[in-house]
Amino acid sequence: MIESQARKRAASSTARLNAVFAALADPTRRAIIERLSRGQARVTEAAEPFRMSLNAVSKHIRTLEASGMVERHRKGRVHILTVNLRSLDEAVGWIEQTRDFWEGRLDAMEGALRELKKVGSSGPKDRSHGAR
Amino acid sequence: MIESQARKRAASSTARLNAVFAALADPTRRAIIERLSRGQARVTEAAEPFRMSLNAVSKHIRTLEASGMVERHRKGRVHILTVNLRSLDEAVGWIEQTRDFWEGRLDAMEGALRELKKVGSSGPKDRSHGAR
DNA sequence: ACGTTATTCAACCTTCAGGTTGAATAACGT
DNA sequence: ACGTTATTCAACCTGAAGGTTGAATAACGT
Repeated sequence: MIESQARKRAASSTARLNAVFAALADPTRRAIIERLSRGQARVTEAAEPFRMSLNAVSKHIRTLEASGMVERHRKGRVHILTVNLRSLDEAVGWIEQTRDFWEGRLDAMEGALRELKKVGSSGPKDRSHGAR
Repeated sequence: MIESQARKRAASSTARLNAVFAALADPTRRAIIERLSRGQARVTEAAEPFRMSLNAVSKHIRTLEASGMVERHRKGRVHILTVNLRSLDEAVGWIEQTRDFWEGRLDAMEGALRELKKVGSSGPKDRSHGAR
């Protein structure tokens, strides 16, 4: 193997964005992220909602792990999964950067944020956020 | 067979998210979006920065169009492309929804937004936005 | 009318993503 | 020591993604 050749699969910003967005493009993986964002789980638990095989979910988790969005801690034979939502910053950053951020939408967002803060952590899941 | 399975290819929220995130997962397509976010362009112009064939770019544009992020207006033989950044709302919405949105980051974001508003449309392109 | 320009269509190739099944590994409870 | 549980590894299949080339379509300038 060519040793110095920077073939490192390591994280150029581009590669990270590719991985994060690709990971998010699959609904199963998004569901896993949602699940984990409500609290850690082990592989079997994360797989439970789905009709597909455990193996398939295991692969999805691997993908998520590679993207940096999910972290794994072995505890005996059990693998504990946690979500690293910080890894989404870069993705959101890219979007915001290319957005029409300079066309009066700042006010709208700020308003929305203030609303959200009032609601607090009660039952957000439902707000429409301006989608469509 | 479960008939109510809503096989319509039409825009369920899930399908739209799939399409948008998948579209963003490709660096060429992101570059096209960046380009268009700075102003409309026609296909040839959008393709110009890349080493790949025009056909390949044409396909990418089709993908972006299918995701709703790019719109096309024929003007004679020229196709004018514009970006619809509004279509990103849903994607950002999903991310924010699953994020550690309830862990004190609202204040940070709100603060950042206020900063950005002060700067206005002067020379943004460079801000770091918290990515990494 | 003609050649040129802008763009897509069509066929094809190769690589990768997502799924399956079956076996392997490794830690657990008893 | 044993069978059970948690998870991955390996091989395989299918289809789609991303690229190519070559031809088709359609509007343009002259």
